[in-house]
Amino acid sequence: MALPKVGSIGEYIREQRTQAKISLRQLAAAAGVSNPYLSQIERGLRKPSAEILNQIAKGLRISAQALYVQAGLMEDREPDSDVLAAIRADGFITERQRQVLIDIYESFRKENRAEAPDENAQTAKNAHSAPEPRERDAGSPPNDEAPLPEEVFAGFEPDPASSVNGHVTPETREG
Amino acid sequence: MALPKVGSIGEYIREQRTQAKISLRQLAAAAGVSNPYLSQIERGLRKPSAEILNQIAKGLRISAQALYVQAGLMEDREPDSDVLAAIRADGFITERQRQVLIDIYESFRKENRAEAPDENAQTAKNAHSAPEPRERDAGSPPNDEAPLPEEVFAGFEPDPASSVNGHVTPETREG
DNA sequence: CCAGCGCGTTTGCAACTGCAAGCACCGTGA
DNA sequence: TCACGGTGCTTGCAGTTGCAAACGCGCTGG
Repeated sequence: MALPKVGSIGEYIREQRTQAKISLRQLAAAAGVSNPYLSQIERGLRKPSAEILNQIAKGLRISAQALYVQAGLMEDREPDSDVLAAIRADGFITERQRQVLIDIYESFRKENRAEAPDENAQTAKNAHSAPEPRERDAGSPPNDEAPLPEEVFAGFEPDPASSVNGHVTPETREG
Repeated sequence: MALPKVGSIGEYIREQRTQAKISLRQLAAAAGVSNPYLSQIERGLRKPSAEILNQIAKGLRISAQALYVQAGLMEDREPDSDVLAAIRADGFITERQRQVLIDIYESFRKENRAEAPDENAQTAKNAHSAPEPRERDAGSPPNDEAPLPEEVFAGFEPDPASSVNGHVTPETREG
């Protein structure tokens, strides 16, 4: 239980790297980490910190969120349907364009599956360790097993986007 | 400005905690970390790993993403089109495929704008970050069939660290 | 007065991250 | 043949995380 998903994240990184056709040293340089450390990360011998993960994500040109989810550091909705859902929900494109995008995306996915049949890392997203429904973002408090008093949530906005969005200094909140 | 974000994240956590009106020990217990460590984190003396951050986020009932962004471990989720965000965040496609999708999507958008420029002010979340005006033509999107414009692949080079985005770690380790 | 309980903080240490240096291997070319 | 550059991997070590134990402080109350 100490570090079971480490291998998963390592495989995932290696897979992304090989897909990008860059060497370990190249990615290490791009990410700003040392090559031996990246090697150890990819083989699951080390558990990279978030900072390193972030750098690797940058080096791989993928979102840090993807890596965090892979590393089990973030319970995110399925990144699979993310693109498809976004495409379907988009209101700026026509039906035909929508279908084209969906086709392209799915063919990309299929293509990758064909080239790298070791796509088990793809399903590693089911590594949810928390059985709770991820309905936390809704306005209503979860209230299921909260060790916090309910009145806590009275003036407590579970909407971090408002404060996070502009990199607001925490002190400015207290008028 | 070596590691000021640590203090920032600490203050942020403390603020969230005091707003929730829970004690340091309570949050520590809820988050599953030790109280002294949480104390040090809040005062900026320690830089918590992503795992700890995730735990703290759970204890605070805020999204881990908020903490990651605060900690500078994650670029703020771009509020531009959901489709672009989803494509950028997708970890199951290669960088080239990602660029292709983005190009196609943007060319669709451009195409639609040319035909119906009034559609611009339709939604609130418009693309705020278009750092690179994708001048590459790609104007002929894949029509009805065979939606895989391979000519789009031609000019793409997996060149990491060329123009990822600003906001990299301030410290350069080329000592 | 001291006992007990809560708060946040300090201290010392095991365990770990992350790196510099170096290793073993493979392909190229003089 | 050896030198050169490329790949990834192994090895010590400094610096750090994260925790258990203990501390100082304020409060309640016998």
